[in-house]
Amino acid sequence: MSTNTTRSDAIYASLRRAILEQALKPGVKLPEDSIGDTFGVSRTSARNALVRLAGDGLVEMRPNRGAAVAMPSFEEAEDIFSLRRCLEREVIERLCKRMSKDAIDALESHVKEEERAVRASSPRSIRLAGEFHILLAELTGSAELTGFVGRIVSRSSLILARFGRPHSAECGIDEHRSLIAALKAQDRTRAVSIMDAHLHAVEDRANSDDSGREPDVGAILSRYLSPTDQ
Amino acid sequence: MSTNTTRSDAIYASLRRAILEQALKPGVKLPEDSIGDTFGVSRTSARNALVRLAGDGLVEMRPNRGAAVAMPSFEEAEDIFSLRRCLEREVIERLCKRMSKDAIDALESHVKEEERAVRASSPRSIRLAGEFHILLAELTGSAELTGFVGRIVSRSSLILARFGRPHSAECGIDEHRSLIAALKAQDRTRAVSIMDAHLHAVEDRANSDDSGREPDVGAILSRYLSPTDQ
DNA sequence: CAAGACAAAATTGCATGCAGTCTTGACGGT
DNA sequence: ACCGTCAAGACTGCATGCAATTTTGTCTTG
Repeated sequence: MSTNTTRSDAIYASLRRAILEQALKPGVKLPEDSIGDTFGVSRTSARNALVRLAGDGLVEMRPNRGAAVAMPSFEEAEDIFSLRRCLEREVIERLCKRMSKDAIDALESHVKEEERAVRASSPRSIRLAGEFHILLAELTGSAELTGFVGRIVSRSSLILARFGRPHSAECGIDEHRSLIAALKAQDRTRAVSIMDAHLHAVEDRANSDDSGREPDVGAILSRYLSPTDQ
Repeated sequence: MSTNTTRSDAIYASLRRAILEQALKPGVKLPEDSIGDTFGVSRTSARNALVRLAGDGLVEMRPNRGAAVAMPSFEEAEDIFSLRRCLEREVIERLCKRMSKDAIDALESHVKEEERAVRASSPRSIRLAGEFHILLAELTGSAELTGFVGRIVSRSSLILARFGRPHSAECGIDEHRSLIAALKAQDRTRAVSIMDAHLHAVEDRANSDDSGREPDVGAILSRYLSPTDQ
């Protein structure tokens, strides 16, 4: 049995990981042949991966102008987090109805892994924090819900990469723990309110630093119009 | 100023429309070079479009086995409609908060167009019925919510194409009208309940005919194992 | 010296060719 | 007549080449 996974699959996965772990920051250009060169494949495979990432909203492709890591605007950020709260509330409410022992085990072991990554200052920690939320969605058993949560969590990561202060943990692990506790107790209202608070905390972390808040160079430089330095 | 729209964009749009209008039914194979031939382009462009449609969940691509219009299973169908109710409830609740005159005009003119298409027995009616829901999402002003609703409405259309009885209108236009009335009155609970009932009605229309309910040929033929005809 | 025109470089959009994989139908052994 | 083997066909995965478009740097001109 051979690979069953094509080369563009590999590139897609690698690029995606690199973006989610903030190794590729929003706005970074992704020319087809550089990518092809670095991965040792042709532009065709690189392009295929880019198209898929564009479908995920992780990269933006403008005709004849190339691809770049997506740069969600501040307005998009608010929009995304608003919808994310809606989706994750649905996740929590579904989970509260029936929470299996295995599910709790999976969540607790995931949090342990998060903790390990944080202690090791591994870039994996950034991605794992998002994947905690995806794991929650998976445990509902709904593939659709999982897919949507995955999409929106990815885009949230992009927002944190763009607006958040660097090297800040994405999600508070303690909040993840207390959420698990509420789920274990099947305390619906408490679980929902913890999740809401958690997501608001994540969103605030994004707003805390507006260094990259301006969408384009023109807007950034508008503050430097005068030749005098303040 | 030239087109600014590439060839694969055109193919993507055409295929998408064909699928949503049920001209291409679930399961139909989509070989790259047939598509390229019929559109007068190369496999490259056709492939690009197929990859994007796969990202939308409208076609399924299996490595080395080609692409085909997606065939959601019965379980997926339930999953999709369940999430759709969640998303559209959010749409309605957001819309009830503030409903502009222009928004109502847009909805009413859309329904009129639906009616025209139905009277003309145009295949457009199928697509327009779905686009009513997308228009509702657009009116919330949330691009993210609109994108998600668009995705899930598309997949719902696929389900109706697969399981629904042929030539049935996808959505009751009357239900669309009464929904508009409830929105105009900003009657939140009534609007939500109309939407819920409407979506259940659509879902029931899917279940009404289980001719295509079996997922694969093996399962279909399991009823024909005995050589005697009943 | 500033501003517009223009040419060269960079990069994408697309077509085509080749190799590898899967499917299907035929062939030979039992 | 049946079953396993295998070879031909169909189709995809991928690389490469070419034309078109955008960008950038240079040059001429007022």
